[in-house]
Amino acid sequence: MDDQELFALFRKNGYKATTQRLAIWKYIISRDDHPSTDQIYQAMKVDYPTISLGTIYKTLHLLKDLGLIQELGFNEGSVRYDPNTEFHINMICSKCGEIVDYESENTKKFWSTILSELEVKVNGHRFDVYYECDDCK
Amino acid sequence: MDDQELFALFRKNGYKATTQRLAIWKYIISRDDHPSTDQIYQAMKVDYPTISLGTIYKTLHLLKDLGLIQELGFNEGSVRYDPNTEFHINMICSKCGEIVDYESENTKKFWSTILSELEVKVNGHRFDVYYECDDCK
DNA sequence: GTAACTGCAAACGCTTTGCACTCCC
DNA sequence: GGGAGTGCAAAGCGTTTGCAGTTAC
Repeated sequence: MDDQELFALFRKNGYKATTQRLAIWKYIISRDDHPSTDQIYQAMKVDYPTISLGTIYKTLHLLKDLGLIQELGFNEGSVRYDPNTEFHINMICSKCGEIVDYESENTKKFWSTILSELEVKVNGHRFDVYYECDDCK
Repeated sequence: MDDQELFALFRKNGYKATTQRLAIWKYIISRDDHPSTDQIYQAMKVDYPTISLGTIYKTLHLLKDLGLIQELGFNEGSVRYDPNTEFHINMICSKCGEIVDYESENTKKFWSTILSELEVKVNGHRFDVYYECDDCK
């Protein structure tokens, strides 16, 4: 999705297209791990030194309401944001917490099997697998 | 696991076997949904009116360290506790938040396929599927 | 022009911590 | 008897809220 499409989506839903919102969105999709609220805040301060945490939170809720990102709450109270809303596995290192996405033929096949097996309308999912990444071994 | 086995496990790891710890454990495994911290606290107050939230939290961390329960952090900041550490799907109602476990031949088959496909040592997992339960439809 | 948004600061709620008293072993 | 555990209250910290000034449209 490019900037114009995002702006159009905002307006269509009655939200204004501000530079802060665009910047936060671009930052999240630019990363292949899943940044935390604070990481986003720190990154935004580089270009927007006066941005506030309140704005970060409000924008993240907005992006979530629009279905553009998924919020992943973890045990230690941390929250991370994932722009990939397709079926995938979050491979999470139990030591350093790094997250990478994993997809394969088998995971896709499995997901469609489960979807037909469950006799309900599924409207979201989350699949985490914990392991030790190469750096932490 | 019965009371004696639990006590033995506590002692083996250098923890004392107290009535509060036993009661919290029994409460969690007695339920087939996944209780929140506050639900556990409220339930414990019935038999132990002076029990404190601090004790609940410390005991939950202990049970988690022993691998007896899994902590499930959610978006809205809520945390729930799941005594089922085998592979299963948490079927979560997106409206009322009720959670029921789901298992089938296909899910088991899939999990072993994935385990052999991923060339890493897996030490934990979590699989949530969101839907609308019958009561909320 | 005006309604929505931002930034700031205060309020909030859940979790953790510190400490004296108590209980397991 | 001694050290770990409990209960209580205070502190901590991430998130939310309220509001005056600002910006998109």
